[in-house]
Amino acid sequence: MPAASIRDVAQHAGVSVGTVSNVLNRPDEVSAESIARVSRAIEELGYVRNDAARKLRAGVSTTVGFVVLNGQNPFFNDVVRGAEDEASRHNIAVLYGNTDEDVARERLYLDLFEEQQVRGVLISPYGDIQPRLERLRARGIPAVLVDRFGGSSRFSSVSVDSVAGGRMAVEHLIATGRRRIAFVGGPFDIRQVNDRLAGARVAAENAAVPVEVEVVATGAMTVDEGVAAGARIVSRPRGEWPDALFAANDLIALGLLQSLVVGGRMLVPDEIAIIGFDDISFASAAAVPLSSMRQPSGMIGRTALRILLEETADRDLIPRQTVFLPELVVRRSTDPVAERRRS
Amino acid sequence: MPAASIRDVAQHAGVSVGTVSNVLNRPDEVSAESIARVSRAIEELGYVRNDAARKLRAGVSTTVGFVVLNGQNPFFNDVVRGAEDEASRHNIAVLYGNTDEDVARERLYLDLFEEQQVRGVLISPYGDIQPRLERLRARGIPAVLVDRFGGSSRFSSVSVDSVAGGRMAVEHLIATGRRRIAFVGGPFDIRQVNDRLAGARVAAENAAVPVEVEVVATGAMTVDEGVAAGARIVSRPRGEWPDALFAANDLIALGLLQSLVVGGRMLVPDEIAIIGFDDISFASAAAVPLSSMRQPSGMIGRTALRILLEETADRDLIPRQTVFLPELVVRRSTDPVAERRRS
DNA sequence: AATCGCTTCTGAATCGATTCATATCAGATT
DNA sequence: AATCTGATATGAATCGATTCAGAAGCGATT
Repeated sequence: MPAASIRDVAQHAGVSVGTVSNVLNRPDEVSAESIARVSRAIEELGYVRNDAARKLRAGVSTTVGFVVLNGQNPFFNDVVRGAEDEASRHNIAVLYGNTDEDVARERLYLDLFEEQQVRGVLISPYGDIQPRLERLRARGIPAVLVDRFGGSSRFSSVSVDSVAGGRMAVEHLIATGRRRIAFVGGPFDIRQVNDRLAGARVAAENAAVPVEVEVVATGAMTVDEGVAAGARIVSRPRGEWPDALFAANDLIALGLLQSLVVGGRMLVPDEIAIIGFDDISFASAAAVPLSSMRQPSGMIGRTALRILLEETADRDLIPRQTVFLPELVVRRSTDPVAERRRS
Repeated sequence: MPAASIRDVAQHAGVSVGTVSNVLNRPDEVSAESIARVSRAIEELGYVRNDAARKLRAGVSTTVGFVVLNGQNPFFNDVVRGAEDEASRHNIAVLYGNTDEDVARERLYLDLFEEQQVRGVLISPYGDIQPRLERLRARGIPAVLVDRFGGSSRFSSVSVDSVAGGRMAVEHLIATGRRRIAFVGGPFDIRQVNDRLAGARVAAENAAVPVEVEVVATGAMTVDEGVAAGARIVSRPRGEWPDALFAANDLIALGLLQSLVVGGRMLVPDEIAIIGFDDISFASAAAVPLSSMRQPSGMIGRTALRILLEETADRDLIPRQTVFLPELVVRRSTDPVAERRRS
């Protein structure tokens, strides 16, 4: 028994296929009588719209694609969650693709999405995909860049002001009495890393007191690299320790925290303060809850999806660059008396 | 300029549409000459197959749906990653839906997937969806249960033996000299929680030495609940502390760890050992790296997807229940001399 | 020369929902 | 009574890829 089609429904309800379609898509142009009969027929036959046929004829899609840079990072998961949330509100499903910073996979997913004729694409780009996105646009598939400032490109974007975040983080460290600050992060060809460090330097220069900022470079933004960097720091003679660490993201910060439990003594926050970036959920879950610069990750995803939908509705909207400001979240890793409850 | 269709390609290459289709789908029945010409035409026109038309006529889909119970838990993320990985190898995209333990959302996604006529559905079920899945199957859409033993149901499943895991965890605690063990977890209507506790009790009863197992119940499997449970434990008079905690999952374990930093002293592992379950990546990233029962999360996803594809290929395969055995991962939280490098 | 077998190609029919030009009809207006 | 109006309903044409019955081409066999 093949699934019921619109024709079966029409026959069962004693109306034409056109009327069934109208009940489904523009019920206000149809009599209450027809609506009732058709609805009952749909119920009785267990009819479900065939989306392929609908998409083919009407050209509208009920899926969007989301190409994510790094599915490991909880930050991106939260962004996806936000987008998915908003999408489900519009009865739209999210096709999810993880590139793991691999150009080939990035291309694969864009191909797949193009075949699917998705409604639009959200992407945290890795390689140079400008031309690819242009082509999608030419086919009527808009794209919105996520976690990447669109700048002069002709695409909308949703991102966070990393320079401001870096500044705020270090201002907080200074305000809580720290003077010898190490920025831990890398590599520096990642835009965000550079920006966060730049912000940190601005804060140090503008401070009313002398503040040192040194850089401890890491090879990646991972927990492992954080552990290694932390080990290097505590192996110095005690007098040369910084009194605060600003990590380029929370993963690094968690790694640092691990290295700062020495001989059963937790050095954080009394000897050394730590602040991270992103405010992933595990920041508050750490043994010493981590202060962090919160990125509104869910909001980023939700906003990106909303912009995408607007652009599909109105084909030639002017691209918009949405930039959020991160928010300082103070926990015990920088403030011994921070409330003990989770925030 | 609308996107090129197969007709345009045929015309451009000077062959019929049937031939173009054959080049795309069964190139061995077509002359090398034709393949070359058609390929060139495709290249020149930038032709991309319209998946909606293909799906409509041929009835084959290139997407599978994955309905996830709890997108917050990194365990599920890893499972999705595994499935996605395997899918991309077959040029299949994954439609991702997160239910957050909400029956309405679960239904929403199943509806959406049915409209999409996905190739199949992976689902970590929440509500009672047996009938829903039966109906999908009647329409030719198979389903595979993830992280849930299928048992007598007529669906394949991929899960992990939680009883064995609980047993192995507690055997390890006993072997490392612990005798007063608290199981921390809940609620007990979650199958996994029950099983893990049952396994723990088996280990205690079979031990050569007397071992106590007490239960510290939590309201959910979250970090917060872990923190609260930990606080309750350390507020007891010192003599009544357990010497080991077995947490029902790593989130709870991380919460416990947080409560066991008292006055700058880290009680783990010297006073109290902790072992969790799942081995999420943040287990090894914790301030004191957590021992845990590793679930082969990526493998679970990959296997589930593979079974799903097999079932779509051969409509009436007998359902298979695949059960993995978890693996003990020893880190510092139960073993002070565990290697300091991450594992 | 006729027939057969094989490979390769052709193009009309098809999938199911949407769309739109056209038809129907009750009631209002002249 | 004739005409018009607005609200509804109809059903054939359409979207683009696939499929399949049949045609065409060609060398081998009788």
